[in-house]
Parts: sequence; C-alpha cells; structure tokens
Amino acid sequence: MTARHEEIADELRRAIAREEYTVGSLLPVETELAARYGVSRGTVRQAVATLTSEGLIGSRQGARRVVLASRRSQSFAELRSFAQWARAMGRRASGHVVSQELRPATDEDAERLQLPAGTEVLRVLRVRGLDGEPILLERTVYADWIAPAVAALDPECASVTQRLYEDTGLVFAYGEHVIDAVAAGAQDAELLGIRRTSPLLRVRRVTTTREGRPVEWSDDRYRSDAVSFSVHNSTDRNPLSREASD
Amino acid sequence: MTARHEEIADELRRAIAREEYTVGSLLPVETELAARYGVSRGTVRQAVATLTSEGLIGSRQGARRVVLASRRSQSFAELRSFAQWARAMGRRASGHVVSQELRPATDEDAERLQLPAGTEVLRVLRVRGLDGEPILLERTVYADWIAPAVAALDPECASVTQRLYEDTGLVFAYGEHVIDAVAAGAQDAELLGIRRTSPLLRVRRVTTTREGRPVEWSDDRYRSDAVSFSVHNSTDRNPLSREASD
DNA sequence: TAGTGGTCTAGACCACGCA
DNA sequence: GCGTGGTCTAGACCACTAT
Repeated sequence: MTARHEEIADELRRAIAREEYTVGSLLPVETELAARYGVSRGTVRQAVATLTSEGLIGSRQGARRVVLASRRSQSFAELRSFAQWARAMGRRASGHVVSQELRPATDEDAERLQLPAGTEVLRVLRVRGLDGEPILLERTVYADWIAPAVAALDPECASVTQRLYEDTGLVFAYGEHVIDAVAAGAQDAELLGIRRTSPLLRVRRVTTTREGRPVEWSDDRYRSDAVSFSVHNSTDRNPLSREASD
Repeated sequence: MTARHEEIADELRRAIAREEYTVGSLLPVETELAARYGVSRGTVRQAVATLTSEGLIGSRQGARRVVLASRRSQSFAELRSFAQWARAMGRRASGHVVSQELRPATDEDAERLQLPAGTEVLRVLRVRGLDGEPILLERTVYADWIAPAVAALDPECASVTQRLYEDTGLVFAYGEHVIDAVAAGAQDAELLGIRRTSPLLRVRRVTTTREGRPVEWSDDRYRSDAVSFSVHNSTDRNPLSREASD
C-alpha cells in the first residue's frame, strides 16, 4: 500500500526529472496541485515537503516553489548496507573477513555500545569490494548480544545486514556518522592495494536498532578515489553538521 | 513571531537534553503531548517531525517514539558561512585573500554556474582561520553578476556572506555539496602550514540564491585534523548520499 | 493589495506493533 | 484486540512576497 502523498511526490519527481519543470522554474501552486490530483492541500504539502527535503525544490513563505535540481543523488539510506548500495548502482558487492576476535570491551567500546566495561565484544576487520576491487576497510565492534550471530556468518558473506536480518530478525534502523579524512596506514594500504599515506575518507559510525539500542560501531575507510558523499542544504534546516576538533 | 510547533520542539529538545527523557526511553504519546501543550495533534506531529529529522528521536508506525540521542550536533546550515559557524562555537573566524583574478569561464565554470561559456568570472583563493590558525582553503569562482561586489570586499573580510548580504541583499539559500578526501598539494601545504600529502577533507559545492540561481562554486579543503562532518540517518529517509566514482 | 506558502484545528480512518 | 503513529480532509487565519 503506497500513500497518496508518496505517489504524488513520485509523479512530481519524475516530471522534474524529465524537465517538464526545468531547474529555476516555478512549481504550480498548492491549490492547483490539489485540484489536479484530487486531494486536499495537506496531502500536496506532504508530497512537496518530501521533495524539499531531497533538495529538489526550494520553498519560502509567500513565494512560489522553485525547482533547484532535476535529479536527486543516490539515497544514503543504505550507508549501513554496503551490499544494497552496490546493488542500487548495478554493481556487485563482495566481502572478506581478514580477522575476527572476541575481546573484552575497552572503555570506548563500552561507551559507544552502552555496555558494561569488560563485556566480551566481537572485533571484525573486513574488506569490502565493488566488482572485485577493494574499496572499503571496516573495523567493526559488535555488541555481545549479537556477536554470536556475527561470528557464525560466512567470512565471505557479501551482505552482513541482510544475513543478520534473516538469521535473527535484527534491523539496523538508525545511524550516527562522523566523516573526516585520514592518511592510509600500513595495514590500510596493504589491504586496499594503495600507497601508504594515500588520503582515505573515514566514516566512524554507531548503528542502533529501531529501539535505539546500539548494535555496532565501526571505523570505515573508503578509498577516496572511489567514493564520495554528497549532501544538500538550505538556510532553513540541515541534517549534516560540521565540527571542529579540539 | 515563533510558531507554536517550534516552541514545542524546543521544549522537547530541552527536556531530552536535561535527560528528563533519557536515551532509549519512550516519548509520551501524541494525544498526551497535545493535551499538555493545549494544541491539536497536528501541531504536536510537526514538532516531533522536527526532532526526528534532527536524529534526536526515532519514529515507526504502531510503536511509541523512542529517544535516540540527547543532543543534536552543531547545525550544518552555516556550511556556506564559515564566520557564522565559528561564532556559534564561540571562536573567531578570519579570512585572507591570497589571490583574485577576473577570467573567462571555463566549460566547468559555465556549466556549474549556468552561464554562457566565456563569461568573465571571478576566481578567488582564500585562506580561512579559526582563532588565527589556518583551517580551510577556499578556491571559489563567482558568477559575473556578483563578481564586482566580491572584488570590492576587504581582502581580510571575515564574513563574506554577511558583507554581500549587507552590500547587495544577496542571500545564499541552497547548497549542493560533494565530500571526499584528497592529499595536500604543494600550495595547499604551504598555505595551511601542513606537510605535503597530508590528508584533507574536500568539499566541492555550488551555492544558489533563493530563486535557485547559482552564485558561486568552490573547492574547499579542510585540515582533517581540525574539522569533521557528522550526519544522522535512518532506514526511512536520508539526505546524505554516497557515490562511487569509478 | 492580491496571491502564496506556513500554521493550526478537529475529526476520521487506517496500518502496524505488541502483548 | 487495543493502542500507537501514519494518512487525509476541509476549513480558517496568518506572514510574507511580489506588483
């Protein structure tokens, strides 16, 4: 069952993509869209709010909505699922566990995963590839309560998220990510097949269940010649933030 | 004039920040919040939608809302305004124009700024600092119609955005940003006072007016030991995206 | 000043989760 | 099956933009 406002958002998105509304031009007013689709103004507003949050259109009180871009960049909703992201681009994801060990949680582990200090957690070092080429190095720490299921996975498993869902019903629902750049260390360089000190795009993240319980935290390093992140923003509101260290 | 839903969002945000609702606990149901604040359910929903988009709470049909985080990271809305961002952190922003020249637009300039090829554009190389320390190198190209106002600015101007607004009424309203990592080149290293090949966090962006008209595009390089970006996401929807270059 | 998007209401029904 | 959040309506009024 698809909500009407999503259908309308879809139609508008497509109309913009095929340049029926060109970048810089104005969208029809709410009342006209409501009449056209046979819905109330509230439903139209829900639809255009979606496009606004996608950065496709801009909105200000008193003025007509304006088209800002014709296409939305690939969704980032799959950040936690490398495999789904690869599939959406029509590429093949692979994975390979380099090492894996059960260890007592450090203070950092305990804090990020909201566990008592010393709980046994699972540390996994995994290389992920696109079409066979190594792209990403994941250093992940899993909470004790999910560690057995992770340890039981095939070391070559291409989609950890999907397997864990099938095996245990676990859903990775929310994530908090911090992005910066680091120089490749010796191990990074060897496993990714690049030179030492090459710049890498690093994402440190904590992933939680739908209930807000932390499942894992990870230091992910992407080859910066292979991956980039993109984001829209506006004066009104924005989801990404910039932070200074120290 | 503050909207009621914003006031309510603020109160809830503060209640979460002071741990009246702790991370992992449940928010009151909509009807109760509506009664408590003396508003309709719709207004409550607007307020909690704001917190949801900030990553503070999680929402799923049928289940109670859950608190995911107690504090929101610094807003990224000021990505376009280095000075405002610095001020929000209680730090002092500085700026210094290293070089500036009027040149015919390259094909890339013309495309990004939606100008005819060969239009005269202004290229500016600027170092930005926090509390006197160089942090960011901006290589910006301004559209012809704003170039005179930019060229007339004080080379040491700390807030370009604010000065342009005061001088011309121009508002930087929307931005599209692509984030990756690069190694510092010779010029980068010299101007930022770091070693060559140090990893830098690069943001390439296009900024537009409220009408969707491109004003400038820029290659910004941040010292990665000084700045990071952060973002929330959820399975539902997310504003940031990840792209492979190949 | 006319027209637009933003706010808010009061009510109805539905899809989903959880026990 | 009950309670929750999600969808949708029809109408009112307001704040802001544009002319």
